[in-house]
Amino acid sequence: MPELPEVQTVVNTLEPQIKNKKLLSYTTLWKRVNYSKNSSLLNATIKNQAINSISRKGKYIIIKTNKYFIIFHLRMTGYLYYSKKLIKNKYIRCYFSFTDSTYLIYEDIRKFGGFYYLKDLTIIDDKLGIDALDDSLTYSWLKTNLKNKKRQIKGLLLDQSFIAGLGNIYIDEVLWLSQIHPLTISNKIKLKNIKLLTENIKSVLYKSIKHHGTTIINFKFDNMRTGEYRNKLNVYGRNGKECNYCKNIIDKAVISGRGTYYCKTCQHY
DNA sequence: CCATGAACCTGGTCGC
DNA sequence: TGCGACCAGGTTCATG
Repeated sequence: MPELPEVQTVVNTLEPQIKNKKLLSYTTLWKRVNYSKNSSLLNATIKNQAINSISRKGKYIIIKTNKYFIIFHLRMTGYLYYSKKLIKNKYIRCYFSFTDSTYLIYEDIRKFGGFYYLKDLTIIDDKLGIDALDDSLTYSWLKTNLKNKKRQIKGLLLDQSFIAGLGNIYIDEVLWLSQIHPLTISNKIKLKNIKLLTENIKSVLYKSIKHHGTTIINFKFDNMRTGEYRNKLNVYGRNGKECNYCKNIIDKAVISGRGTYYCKTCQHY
């Protein structure tokens, strides 16, 4: 579910709740939630580690302690939250206990998400390209990097090793705003549209963060709160409805293996 | 290098 | 009410 704005919302929520807390133990109810498969190391070393910081890169949540990094990915249905009580719920896959008897709980209906428990960040640094909100993602960077590839723009933007953070919803929104058809080959995109694309990536993501992300079905943060950016969507999920700009009907097609929403009148090659 | 489809999972919705 | 088919904010792997 979560793309950059949803992940940032989770980070913003957790930061004041868990920063400086001291960990006591780790409990797993679904073993494969630990991607690095080192739960015995984790159990042996977790006690008394303090949470130093919590941040984000791409769609990863980075919890830094004084000794290790706990690097979460929520995939489609992950829900990471702080709780003063240990609730009972069949979707809880693991939880971390703090020394003050409060908890960092991870739920995940589909079991796709999980975390790495590692000494450094190389595992994600190797996978991820430039962060979508990084200041160095500029018009000239995008121009250069779109021109030297020949890939469908939708698939390219889904590729986290190119730009990290965008996902299915925001890509469709950003391409609509930038009047680019999702099948356009990257090196054919007009400079005017690359300019728009640069600006719209930033503005859509910032605006969504301001609205706590987008909840379509499962996205939740904090205490069951949902994102309100859904009301701002122009194309995602709006197939069969009128385009907010030209009033023609929004189309849906499978592109790069994902349901893709676009206006064939407003978006061209 | 690139596109595509399957796999990893569970649940909700729609049509019959 | 029941059942099957299809769909879902993601990533990774195999195949052509």
